[in-house]
Amino acid sequence: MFIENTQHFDLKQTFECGQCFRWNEQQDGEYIGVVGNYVMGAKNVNGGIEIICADDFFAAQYFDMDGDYAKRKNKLQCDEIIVKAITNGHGIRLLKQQPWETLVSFIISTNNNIPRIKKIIELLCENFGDKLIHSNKIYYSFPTAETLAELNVTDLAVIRCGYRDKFIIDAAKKVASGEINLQKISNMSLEQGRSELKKVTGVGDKVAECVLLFAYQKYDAFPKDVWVKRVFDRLYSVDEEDIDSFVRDKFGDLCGLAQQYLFYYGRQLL
DNA sequence: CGCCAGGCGGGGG
DNA sequence: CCCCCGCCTGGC
Repeated sequence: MFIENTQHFDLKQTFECGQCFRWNEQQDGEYIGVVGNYVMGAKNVNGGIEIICADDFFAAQYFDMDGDYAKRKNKLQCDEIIVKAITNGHGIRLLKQQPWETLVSFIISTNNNIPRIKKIIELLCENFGDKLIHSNKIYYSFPTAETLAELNVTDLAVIRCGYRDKFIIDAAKKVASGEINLQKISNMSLEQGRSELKKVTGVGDKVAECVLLFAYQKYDAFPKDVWVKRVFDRLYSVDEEDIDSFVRDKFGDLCGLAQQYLFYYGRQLL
């Protein structure tokens, strides 16, 4: 699949804006990632972007190629700060990620740093995922809830995730048993989805919002991590407890997308 | 060595 | 109800 217009698509910005953990830049500049049971490639060629995937329809969906970013950006341009943030991260696209993988990934992300988050997720996949072969190399899919539900915290010692091990097992058991139905969250309101996800021990507001935004395209979800809090403190002079109502008023039902531009901007600026 | 990193749960006030 | 503390681990 070839994307000619890169006005709203930049690989580095999309993969490194904090929403995903399994895309890695290779020596030659190509990004390789595992999505579902596909090993996908993405690279800049001839002024456009080439996506390599065995299923182009799947890839187009994952990258939200039908999403109208010109329109979305227009709706957000209401002050000079967000305008700068959008200019800075003009090529960010919110990926349509898989709920189970997103849930576990952001459980792992708590009180943790990005290199270590990525390392733990790869160990989880290598130890408990399925082998996938792609151009003579071995990759691993993200393990299913059913697979992880059979494990105990001792089995998870190999991934070195610290105290998060019990949270991962808890999530797996609740999803595999049907106590939590990830499918149903698609049709739930933001509030319902949030409380459903928070049934998992180790899932609080931050993790729940990330899953709702990155896996369910609920663009009114608004994760508040330390960088977002920093942006609202230093650039908007808004106190932490006032952020939710402030962004609701300002950015409406696209506040989650605004969050992504501001997060990426803040990480570089502050 | 101490501190922190894209939070969270539990306990005490 | 709110605040605050400890937490696995690895990197600096």
